[in-house]
Amino acid sequence: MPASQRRYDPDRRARIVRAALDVIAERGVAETTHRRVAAAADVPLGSMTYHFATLDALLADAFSLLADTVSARFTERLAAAATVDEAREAVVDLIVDESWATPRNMLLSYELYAYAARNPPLRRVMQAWMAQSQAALRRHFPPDTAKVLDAMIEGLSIHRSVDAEPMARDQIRAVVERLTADPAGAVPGAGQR
Amino acid sequence: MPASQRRYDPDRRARIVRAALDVIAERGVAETTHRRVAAAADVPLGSMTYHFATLDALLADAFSLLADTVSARFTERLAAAATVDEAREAVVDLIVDESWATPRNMLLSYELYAYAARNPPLRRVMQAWMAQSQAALRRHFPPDTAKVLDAMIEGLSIHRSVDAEPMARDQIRAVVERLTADPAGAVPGAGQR
DNA sequence: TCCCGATGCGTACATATGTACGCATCGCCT
DNA sequence: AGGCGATGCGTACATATGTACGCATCGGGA
Repeated sequence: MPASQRRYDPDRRARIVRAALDVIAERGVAETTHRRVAAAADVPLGSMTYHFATLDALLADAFSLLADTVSARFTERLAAAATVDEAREAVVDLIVDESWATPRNMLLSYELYAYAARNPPLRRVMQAWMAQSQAALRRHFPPDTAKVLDAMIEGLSIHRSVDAEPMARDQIRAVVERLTADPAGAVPGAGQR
Repeated sequence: MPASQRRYDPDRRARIVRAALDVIAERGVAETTHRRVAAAADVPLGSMTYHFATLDALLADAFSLLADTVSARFTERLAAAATVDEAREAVVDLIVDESWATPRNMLLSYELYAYAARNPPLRRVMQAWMAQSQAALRRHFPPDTAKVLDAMIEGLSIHRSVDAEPMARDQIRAVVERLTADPAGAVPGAGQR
């Protein structure tokens, strides 16, 4: 009787990738090792090198999964908005709501930023992520505004995760309104000079 | 004749800390080791454990130095502004100019974010950094605006460092003006509704 | 049904790493 | 002037890590 059964385990590969994200979230890239991920995914060490040529390859897959997942959620939330006002509210939600700017997601994003800064393929993943976000915003706002909003979401989310006393929802809504108000519309020439 | 002279080397400790930042910038926290920092600072390995109880202690000192340095520069640039218009221009500079949002600084910031997320003392360092930035902004803008501006600087800087085609200076100035325009002041009722 | 390639599993091994330690040497305080 | 504590320096060592490898086993296509 063998100490451990051989398992039939399709989608083991996917499970390893998810486990990698867990380990990164809990320990950081610096302490993410084959053995820790293997333990988290409940697979033997040998399985790591079988499914992934190198540790960096695994990290790349993990971060790509992160980008896809979070990006999809972002797009979904914005697609649910029918009017511009609803879109504005969606943006506020994305910043304030606990469902997107999760501590875990913020943490993973930081790790990704640091990692991608030195890794061209991952850099492209980040760029694609940004492009996707802006595309989602462009469904409701003009291109320039979309870019600005995207950056604002980024900045406010980060500060929210660090600041001891984060801004109130109302303040954030006010900011979003300021950034999305149509300058050419209501009062021509007002904001200029 | 000994292979290497014993050196008189005050401020060796400070040099090690600076070298640590160099290594982090070049290799990332994940690949920052005693030996690499020692080589970068041109000191023997034994010197590391003499000056720093642990590798984490060294990293903490390095990141604190980063925060102090960058924060001072930020404050300095803003203090140079005499009028609100000049302050606005300073903010634009901080985002666009190559002197603050250096690739190196951005990179180091990412590493810090990731590291601080799991390290309470460093977290406090980050909070102090943020507080300092906002205090500098409050010299020219009301508190709420200062917070928003700070977040906007963060977001735009990051996106600038990732985006293949970053926003033009004029666009950024327009954003800053939008965020800092006094709604109650110049053109009553203009920006509302 | 059969078999072969894909997948599972354990282990080995060279290397890099954090940290401790012992001794040498010199600046600085009295 | 003297000595002592701080600082410099080399090295040792246990451990963790990335990766390779060999064999076992099973599922699914021919």
